[in-house]
Amino acid sequence: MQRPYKDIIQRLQAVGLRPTRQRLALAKLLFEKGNRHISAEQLHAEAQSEKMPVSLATVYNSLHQFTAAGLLREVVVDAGRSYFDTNVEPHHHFYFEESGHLEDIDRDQLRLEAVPDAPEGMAVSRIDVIIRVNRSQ
Amino acid sequence: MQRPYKDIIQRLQAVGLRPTRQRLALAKLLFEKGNRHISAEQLHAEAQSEKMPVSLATVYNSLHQFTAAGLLREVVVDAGRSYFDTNVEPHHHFYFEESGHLEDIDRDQLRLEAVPDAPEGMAVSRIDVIIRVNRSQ
DNA sequence: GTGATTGCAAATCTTTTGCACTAAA
DNA sequence: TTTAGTGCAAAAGATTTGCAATCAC
Repeated sequence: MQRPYKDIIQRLQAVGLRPTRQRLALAKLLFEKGNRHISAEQLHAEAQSEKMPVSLATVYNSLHQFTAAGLLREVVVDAGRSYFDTNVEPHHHFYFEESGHLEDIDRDQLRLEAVPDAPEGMAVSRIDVIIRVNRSQ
Repeated sequence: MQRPYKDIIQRLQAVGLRPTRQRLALAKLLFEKGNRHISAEQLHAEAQSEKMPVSLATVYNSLHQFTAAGLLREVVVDAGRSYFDTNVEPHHHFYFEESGHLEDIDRDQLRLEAVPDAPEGMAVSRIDVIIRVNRSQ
């Protein structure tokens, strides 16, 4: 943690993004705390409280740039709110309906059997499995 | 089609919804054209052009009431836009990323193997599988 | 220097809400 | 009648955009 931003700087440069102060701050929050599922709003709030002020617009820009670069994956579970997942390996999710919380399901804890062919002329870009759970009935 | 609204009226009454003019119009558009995946905005536009004017607020209200009553299922694939599916049987979806189009995958065309247990104290409410496809690379 | 990046505020888009009016039972 | 339902216009969220100021290289 005392280590400087060397790793992060290289990581950003590797995908062609200039390591600006804002991107470094956000990348630090995102990637140095294990796997996270975070919304733009949450990340923005976290940056403020960690004394690394970044504007909300820049948070959105960075999240999308990181996603395009393959450093993040966007997970959509809820109309009108995106989560960004720092785990970009193929895997699935539990979604806690009441709290909005997400939890990873390892790819080999849940396998798909007999996946149908993609429609004519189409290529599969990703398969998302979301298991929605709630507190009993 | 010439048949009056008898079936739809009964269907609405069966789930405790008064068969108002607006709900009848929307239910007719939704349920008499086979399986559909439609957004509120689309349904609203369709109602206007079919000379069955319904306000957008009422379209949203009705879609949510129909969903709560089990006549529709909400599908979230895209941040900031909900689709409503008239097929309420368990099944999955192809999602065409460029066009935003959805296509059903029959439940037995794609089975899940070794679904993990729900977390402690949680019950599974639904499992969604979305296969995202796009036009080659 | 020069082009990429940022921040702000305004704009956009989807969805929800408050409330007076209307219609179903 | 009586209560549920509707429409409008305004409000609320989330996200995007335009553009001048700033920063990385």
